[in-house]
Amino acid sequence: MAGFPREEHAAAPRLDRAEIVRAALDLLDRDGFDAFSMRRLAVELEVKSPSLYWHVRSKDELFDLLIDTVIGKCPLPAADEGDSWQRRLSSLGMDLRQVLLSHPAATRLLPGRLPFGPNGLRLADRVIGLLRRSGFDDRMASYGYLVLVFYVIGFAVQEIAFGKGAANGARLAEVGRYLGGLPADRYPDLVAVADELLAPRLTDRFEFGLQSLIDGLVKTESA
Amino acid sequence: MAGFPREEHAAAPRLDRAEIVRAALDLLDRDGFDAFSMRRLAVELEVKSPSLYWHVRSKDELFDLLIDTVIGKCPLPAADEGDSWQRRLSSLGMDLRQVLLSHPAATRLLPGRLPFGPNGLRLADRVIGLLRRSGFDDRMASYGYLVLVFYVIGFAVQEIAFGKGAANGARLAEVGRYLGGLPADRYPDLVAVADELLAPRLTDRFEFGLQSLIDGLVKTESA
DNA sequence: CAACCTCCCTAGCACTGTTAGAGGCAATCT
DNA sequence: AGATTGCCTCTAACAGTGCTAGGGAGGTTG
Repeated sequence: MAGFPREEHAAAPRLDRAEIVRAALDLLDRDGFDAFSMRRLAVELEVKSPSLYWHVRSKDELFDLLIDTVIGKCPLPAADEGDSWQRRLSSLGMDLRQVLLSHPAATRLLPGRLPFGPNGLRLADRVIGLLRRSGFDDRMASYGYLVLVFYVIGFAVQEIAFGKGAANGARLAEVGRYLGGLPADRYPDLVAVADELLAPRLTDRFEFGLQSLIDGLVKTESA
Repeated sequence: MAGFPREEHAAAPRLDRAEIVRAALDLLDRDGFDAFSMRRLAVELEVKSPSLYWHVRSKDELFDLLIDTVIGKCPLPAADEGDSWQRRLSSLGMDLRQVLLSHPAATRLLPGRLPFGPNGLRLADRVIGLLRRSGFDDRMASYGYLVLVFYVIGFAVQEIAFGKGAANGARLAEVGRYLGGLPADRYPDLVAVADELLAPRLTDRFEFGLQSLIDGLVKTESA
């Protein structure tokens, strides 16, 4: 009341690249991929949409920033702890999947892009370094990194399509009903295992594949 | 000249669901994902865009049809030939990848969707049947199918982002330049193996992962 | 004081997916 | 023969999109 114009709106909450990214991620998480637009984002930030373009070159660039931000939330593998490289790689895979699943709408932006923002590069560097320091040569280190990350990302993206990730149980149930109602004469084997297929065991499946890939790397060690 | 209105334009080349899908796929293959729109597609078909909506409920439904059409081009695994199930599964994986890579723009539609159109279901049925008839129980059969297909699709999608698939060498070269110009002090291990990473050996990497997954299935056999 | 830089604004372009509703055209019914 | 029906394409339009041009307020610097 004393008329201090200080805190009122002195340090005007000016827009900011980081602030935009934060709000965009919130909006995606809350309202989903289809509801996202630059204009809506502007409303969220109490700003008119063209202002965004001062801080961000384009929607596409913003999307790049978003996925790198999400990837940045994935804990990096410990540089050199007691654990074997197998275990560290396995943990990384599960962590990365978990991070992606916690931002399903943002993860949907990933296909078509490469996870090569600053955070993505740092992750790549760490994984490759881990493998090299565990005795793999350059070729196998790059194989390991690429196959592993491609697998994790690819799996997570499709899990999300399945309805996993958000409060998206509705989607999952819908898929279940769809698969359950298929004609058994046309898809006999599929229908026979339908229960297994849509069981909420995607995590098991993911880890099974992840372990197989790591075992594949192990095998090249002895060769 | 004899005034037969028959072949002139009697059986007017009316629009058709299949025709629309065909043209859409052509348009995607030729001009890429970003250039696609219902209006452009209409131009391609020498029709006004609202006409499309008589045959197709929405762009989204059309996209579903497109990916199922692409998947339909993948040869199904032989029902029961001399080959081992490992080899048949491996062939399927490579075939499916090849089909996806040959329609990169359409493949970009896949994330966010499930490959459960008629063709996708038939593929699932065959793969699951193959595994069951090779001695796997329902649970492992569904594991095998899902992990394998998720892997193939995920890998292909990201390969396409890398620039593979189309006459997209430009994109690939750009990625190469980007990775080559990274600061070695910040990403030492990455830069060290950069040559390996962007080498056009994605096929090797893919097959390495594919084989690892199949080996993982083999291991559960003896257990 | 003037010049600048930063940053948000209004206005608007070219485009999108999609719908409402009119109308042409062939086959069918009366 | 004429009327009716259903199929299919059209024109017109709506609400929304990403993005740009260019103006102008407010602080910082010469």
